[in-house]
Amino acid sequence: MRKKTCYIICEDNNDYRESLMAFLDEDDELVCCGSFENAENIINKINTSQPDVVLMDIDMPVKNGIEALKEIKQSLPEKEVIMLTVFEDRENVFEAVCAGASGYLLKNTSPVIIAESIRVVMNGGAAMTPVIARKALQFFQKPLKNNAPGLTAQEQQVLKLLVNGLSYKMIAAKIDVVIDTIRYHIKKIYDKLHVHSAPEAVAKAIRDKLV
Amino acid sequence: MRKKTCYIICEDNNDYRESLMAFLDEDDELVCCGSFENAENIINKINTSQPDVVLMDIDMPVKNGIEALKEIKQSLPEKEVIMLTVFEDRENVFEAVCAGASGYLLKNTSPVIIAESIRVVMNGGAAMTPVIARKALQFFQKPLKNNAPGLTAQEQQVLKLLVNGLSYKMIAAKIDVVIDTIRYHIKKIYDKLHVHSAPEAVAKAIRDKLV
DNA sequence: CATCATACTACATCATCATGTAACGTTACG
DNA sequence: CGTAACGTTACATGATGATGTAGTATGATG
Repeated sequence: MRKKTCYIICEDNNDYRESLMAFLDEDDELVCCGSFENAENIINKINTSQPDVVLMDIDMPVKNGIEALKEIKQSLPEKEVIMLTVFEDRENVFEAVCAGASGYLLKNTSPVIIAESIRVVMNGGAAMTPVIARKALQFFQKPLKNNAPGLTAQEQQVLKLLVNGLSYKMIAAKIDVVIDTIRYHIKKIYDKLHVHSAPEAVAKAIRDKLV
Repeated sequence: MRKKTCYIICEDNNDYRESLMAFLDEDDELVCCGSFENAENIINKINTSQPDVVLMDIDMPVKNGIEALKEIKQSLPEKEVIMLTVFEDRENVFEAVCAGASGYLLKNTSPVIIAESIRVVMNGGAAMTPVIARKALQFFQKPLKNNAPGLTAQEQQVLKLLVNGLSYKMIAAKIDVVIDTIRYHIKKIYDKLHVHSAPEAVAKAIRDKLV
């Protein structure tokens, strides 16, 4: 017989937790090895219950579910975590995905789908509803040509080289002009980016994907 | 009666294209308004056929499907594009998702799922298999605590402030030490990051997620 | 044609940075 | 208890950066 998949659930709503567990217990591939109403000392909880998958609520007393997720991925990165929450805002989805959640489901998701999602995650997939998936993907659909500050071609080139760590002198040599020309461009760049130093400019360029 | 969803398909394999169309035509919510064996002049094709959704192969003669996707998102960002391909490598998935694909399916996907995926996309969702979704998500799961260079707590603090654009003087004021102390820390940081200037350090810190 | 934006060069000046050397205190460790 | 790692301050010096002013040239725009 196939080895069962063990899961734990962290969820402060007793009714929801109990009813979900009751349903999942009907599935003969799944077995609950822990049920908690908060995520305190989540690492200890996992070490004692040894689950394959963690179902994690977000809004819980004492310890936020995303914080718990981060702790898990810090200490036990191989554990799969599926967020199970009422939130579907970009912030929470983004946080959870960045922190390494393998799934993100809403609580109104059918228990059938939740069971299926656990299987999906165990098979190396990610489990989320299409709408959540869309939100997740939107985060790294680069607004790529974010040339809002209206940098000219030369300025972009100079900024790029600056970001790559080149000094004025090196940039000048690279694009074959005098160093004063680089000063000129850099000043213009600073004005447009509203900064006053190279580190600021570099940080802004990278973060705003200007290069 | 509900308005039908119009789609076009760009796919160089005639057999696959024809058989998929034949199946999708059975679905009374879907109607094919264009069928092409390459993605040349994709904008023109779309303007004349006016689809809601584009099914796009990647490996096609003349014009790569991802290039076509980029053109579509550039000119007609509201059109939904679902990639339909044999490739499931990180590169292609990443490229497609970044370029704004609303879905990414493998050609061995059941036609039933493909039809369902079109509906999903029309309802504001993203359509992909769990395994593809996982690959997509992995791209922006930050390896967050990348403190490989072994920076001390103070050094991390100083680096963070430097990245935020503060001058030595400002950093010194912020953590209430003399400017020479900042010089000392910065030097250490440069040594550990193997850089020799603030812009380099900032770029490295952000890219390697040291802060 | 006049004007504007862009690009390049030059010169000047003060501020800031990069680097080295050196000394002192604290905490942790074998 | 000596040593090592870390944090702190100090001093010095040459290099680089930040900012301003100013002149020239070119292509585009109206």
